[in-house]
Amino acid sequence: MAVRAVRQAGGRATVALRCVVAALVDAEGHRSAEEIVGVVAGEYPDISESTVYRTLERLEELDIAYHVHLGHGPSQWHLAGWRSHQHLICHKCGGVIEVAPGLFEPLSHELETRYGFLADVGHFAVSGTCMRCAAVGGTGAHPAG
Amino acid sequence: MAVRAVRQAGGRATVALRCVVAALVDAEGHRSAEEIVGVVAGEYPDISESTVYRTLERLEELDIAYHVHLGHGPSQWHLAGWRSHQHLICHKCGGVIEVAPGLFEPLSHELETRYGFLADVGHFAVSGTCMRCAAVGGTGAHPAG
DNA sequence: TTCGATGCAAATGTTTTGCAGGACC
DNA sequence: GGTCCTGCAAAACATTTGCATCGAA
Repeated sequence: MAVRAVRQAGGRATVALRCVVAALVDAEGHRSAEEIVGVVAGEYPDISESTVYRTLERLEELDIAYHVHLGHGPSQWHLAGWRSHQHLICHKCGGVIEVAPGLFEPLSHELETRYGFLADVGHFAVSGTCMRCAAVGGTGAHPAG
Repeated sequence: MAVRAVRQAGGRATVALRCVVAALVDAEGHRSAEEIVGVVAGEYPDISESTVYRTLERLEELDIAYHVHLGHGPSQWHLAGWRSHQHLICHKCGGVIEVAPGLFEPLSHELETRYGFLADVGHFAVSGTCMRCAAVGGTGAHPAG
């Protein structure tokens, strides 16, 4: 359990920490820090915004939680187990498509082979135009240059 | 020239617009909005921050300039012609590696075939650990899940 | 008992907006 | 001359920080 890992690392299993972890477990996917603040505040109104941010930071250092950038909005947080997928985000409708991680493996492998770069391909979403929006309003894709 | 395209679209070729375009041309790559504000202010101190932001937005609508997200900082702007490369950003040292766009083509093709998604792979950088940082401090790569 | 964690409030940094006036075509 | 663009200032938004206090181990 996450709480145990925190204690093993010399951290303290406070109410706030349990609350944030619970909010992430409950999310079954990703949630923005703002949403987590809201969920936590629903149960414990005394837990402040800054504590939630500091707790998330703490969890990330311990590899218990991560954040990803899905678009121009706030970053999204999730537990480590939920990392095994990538996101496509449509810049027209804002829709998010989750894709299997296997699709990105050839790219990761190429980047490692050619540049020695260990890619964390899920950290940023791939921007573009989804099928529906492409059908409606032209390609919407940016020209190559 | 960019100014002509603006006029053709019914826009006006103001001093501010010329200045912002010049700053982008001069950049020979990408520059943050903040930097552009600084460059423009160096020549025309009267041109305000908000005008620069509004001008960049205008240029993006006309497909003259684009912005990309290289990391957690502010977005980076460049002229359309500079789009033909992708970025790898090291989350340890913050270094940026530019890679040829060809590497991403198989992925783009797969996304289009399988999901009908027209990817704009350059809009977000690929996060990860560069060779040097990996050699120094372990992998640094996030576990798959 | 100690040092990490917290609450509050204020600051941060980037970007957006309202509105009245000015400039471009 | 119409309306698109601009300057100023203030707001919006997500996140961070300082500092005194509290509490888990």
